Amino acid sequence: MGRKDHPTADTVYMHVRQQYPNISLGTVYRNLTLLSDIGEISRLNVGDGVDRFDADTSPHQHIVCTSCGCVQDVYLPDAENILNYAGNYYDGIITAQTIFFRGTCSDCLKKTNNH
Amino acid sequence: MGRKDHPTADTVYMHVRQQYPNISLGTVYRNLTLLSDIGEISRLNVGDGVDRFDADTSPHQHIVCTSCGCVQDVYLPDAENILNYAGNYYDGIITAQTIFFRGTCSDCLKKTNNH
DNA sequence: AATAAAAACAGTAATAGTTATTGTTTTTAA
DNA sequence: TTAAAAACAATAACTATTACTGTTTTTATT
Repeated sequence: MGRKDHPTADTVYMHVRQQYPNISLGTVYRNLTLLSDIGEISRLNVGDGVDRFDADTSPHQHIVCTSCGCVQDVYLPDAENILNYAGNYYDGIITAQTIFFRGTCSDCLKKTNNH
Repeated sequence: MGRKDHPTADTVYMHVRQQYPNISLGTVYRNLTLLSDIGEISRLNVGDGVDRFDADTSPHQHIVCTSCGCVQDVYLPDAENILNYAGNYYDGIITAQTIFFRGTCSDCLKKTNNH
């Protein structure tokens, strides 16, 4: 719950296993799925075919660094305006949105601009 | 290329097979991947674990109907403004965005509001 | 037209991520 | 103390996709 790096099920498994060496990946999946089903965490997908998990269930967005692959948070104020705006350009009803970005994280920027 | 329904590889396979019964799914995947690599089509993912393909490579968004599962286009004007706006709330560099919506398509709205 | 190299192919195997099943162990409640 | 329920590890199964292999088709050159 303390992590901010949006770990995959396998990452969670690797870490939990350091403390509970006999835990199985199935148990990790079952509990992550349970937690997201009851809304304690959220499950997210940034298009790379792997599900990630986030203890922060407040509405926010994500960015994938194309250099190091890390997934970070972006807190876009008034993001719900986008949803309302999109409603003007669609003849059905829009109820939810998923927004994620790609780019370069500040750590990778520092590394490439080596000075 | 004429389709507007964002078919999956399997859907393309089923349809192509009506005319070329011996084609294999691997061939469909290879060519869809090739076409998207050279930019003739685009590959998209609306979070349901299946890749979809779109002959329309112009920048636009998609909406998934939670009732019938169809995937439709949303042409959001000035969508690049969102990317620029997000840059104000992130300390790295943002270069690309993916936006998709969920809701109910107009066909499903008509069916439920049966009058 | 003949032919050799290259490309595309069908069929199938392999891979990755995730979910489902099974028999066992742990927890809960009475 | 004990019976039911829940959680578990281990493993099988499943889905979407990619990779491999031997064969067929296409292309380019004579």
